Amino acid sequence: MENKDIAGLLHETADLMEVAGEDGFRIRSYRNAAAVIVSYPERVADIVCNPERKVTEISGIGKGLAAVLAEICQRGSFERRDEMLARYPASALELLKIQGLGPKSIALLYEHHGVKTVDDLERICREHKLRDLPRMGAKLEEKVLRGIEAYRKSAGRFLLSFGRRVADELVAEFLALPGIEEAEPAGSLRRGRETIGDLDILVTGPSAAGALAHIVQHPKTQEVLGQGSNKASVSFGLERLQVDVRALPPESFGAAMQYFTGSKEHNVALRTNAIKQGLTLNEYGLFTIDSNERVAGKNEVQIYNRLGYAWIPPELRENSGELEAAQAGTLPTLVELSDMRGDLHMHTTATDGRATLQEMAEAAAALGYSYIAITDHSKALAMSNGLDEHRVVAFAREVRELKRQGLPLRVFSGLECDILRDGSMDIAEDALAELDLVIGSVHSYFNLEPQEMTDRLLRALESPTLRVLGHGTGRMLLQRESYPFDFDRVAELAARRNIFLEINASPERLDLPSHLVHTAKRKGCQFTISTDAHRPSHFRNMRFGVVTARRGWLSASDVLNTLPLAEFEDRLRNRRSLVGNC
DNA sequence: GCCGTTTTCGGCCCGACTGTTTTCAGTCG
Repeated sequence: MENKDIAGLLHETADLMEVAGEDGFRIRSYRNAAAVIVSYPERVADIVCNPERKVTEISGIGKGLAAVLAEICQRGSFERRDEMLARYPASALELLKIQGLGPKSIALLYEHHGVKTVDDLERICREHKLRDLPRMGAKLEEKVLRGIEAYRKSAGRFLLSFGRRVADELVAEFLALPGIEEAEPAGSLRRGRETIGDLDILVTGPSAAGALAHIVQHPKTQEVLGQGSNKASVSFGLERLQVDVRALPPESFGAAMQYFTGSKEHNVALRTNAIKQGLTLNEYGLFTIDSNERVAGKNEVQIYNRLGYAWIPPELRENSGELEAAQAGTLPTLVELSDMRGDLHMHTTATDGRATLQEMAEAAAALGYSYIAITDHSKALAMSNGLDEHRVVAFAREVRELKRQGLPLRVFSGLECDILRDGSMDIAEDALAELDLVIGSVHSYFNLEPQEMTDRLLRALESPTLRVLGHGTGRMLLQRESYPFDFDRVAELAARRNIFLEINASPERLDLPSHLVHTAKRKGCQFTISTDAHRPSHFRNMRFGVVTARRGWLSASDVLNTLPLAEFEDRLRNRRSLVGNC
């Protein structure tokens, strides 16, 4: 069993224990162990099985959890989990995902009304039975119904990062099979959409059909939804992601990649244009209508070029102007992961991060970065031990002194400062002025009226020290919608004041959303792309931020942290435009 | 549950909001 799976069992049990009202500290131990295990560099199952090793050598695992891990590795579950599942249905876990409802309410609803599923819950709310329970009323019924609606909207979709992980795993397996020459994910994953509904993988080679047999027999395949000679469709993994694998002849591979990458709107526009030129485009190739002669198909470049377009990067294929630009030769050169020179948003053990400044610096240097900014939380986020003025000033001084001691890369002092309800900064301006980089972020009062939220953000942008607006919409993918505000006005002011808009690369956020990135770029805004890393492994999420930037039509010149160190530093000191033409 | 120790038990990030009550439990971050 992989670390991720073990962690999943611990998390799930912790959730059920919460519903059961068990001791909060014990639950925390389970969650903590899950977090440690999921990012542990070795397979924990191997340590458990090795008589010469002790799993208690992992911090956070004591005698109790060591026994739990041994049981998990032996039989795939453990006693307390079985006990919990006998007491509450597994479907109750789904209810925890609904905003406004916590473990106590779920336990009450189950005991009084037998609520096991989201459908049950909806019925109870509509029948006004929720208000019968202690401390619950009409307003909560409404809130829960809104929560259910938001949950349903996101159900059946998966984070891009999850899809990417599954795709990388399967593509590597396919390429290791004999007689397979190419294997690539298509669909919304290839376009870099923030969430995906399913996963399409295209394979080609003399034994491409071997990939179909492989996926059907895969140990993680839960159910075979369909299988033919060219396509297999399965429900994959505990998450039951639908994976479609298509085997193609080499001469059609490019056409199929084009066809299955979409988007649908992009393809419709492209095919319409093909017809005007006497051509027809399908997943097998580009053909003349008259004589059904294949004129392209082996690769995408041929197809686009034959139709009079420059090749269009998948991230832009949404029929939002990319075809016209490709025809006119005005497509932007999109930013690449390799353009990134630093990461400007991260946390350390000073607040809620899991690694020290030194550890983060070393990990960033190992990725080839030239600089980072450490941006811990400010005091309004009491839960994370946020910095107050005194600690901010001390931290700025500490970093200035560090500069002189050979760190593996340049470290800038920063802060992710809370934007308070009225738009003022959580930390006094004279303390903020000591820092190299101040990010302002909203972490509270998400449900203000749009006007009040807009005023709040506009006021924050007037701060003389603020340089970056962090995760601008506050959304959490598949969990929470962005807060409502007038984005255009905020972007216009940010552009005027040369305040960078962050593209937060955390896979749960991807905030700003790409369509707002595009809007903001057209208003003259400049950007940063940062991971909001809470541990070194999070640095790898930069790829998702870059993909989001690409979907927003950004070039390297639009992004502050593509600059070499000297220019970056100069830009930090002098508040002026990034490329001079904005 | 784990950890650390003033070694075997006490502490473990906690403040603010919401909706319900009428002093606070539950939820969120």
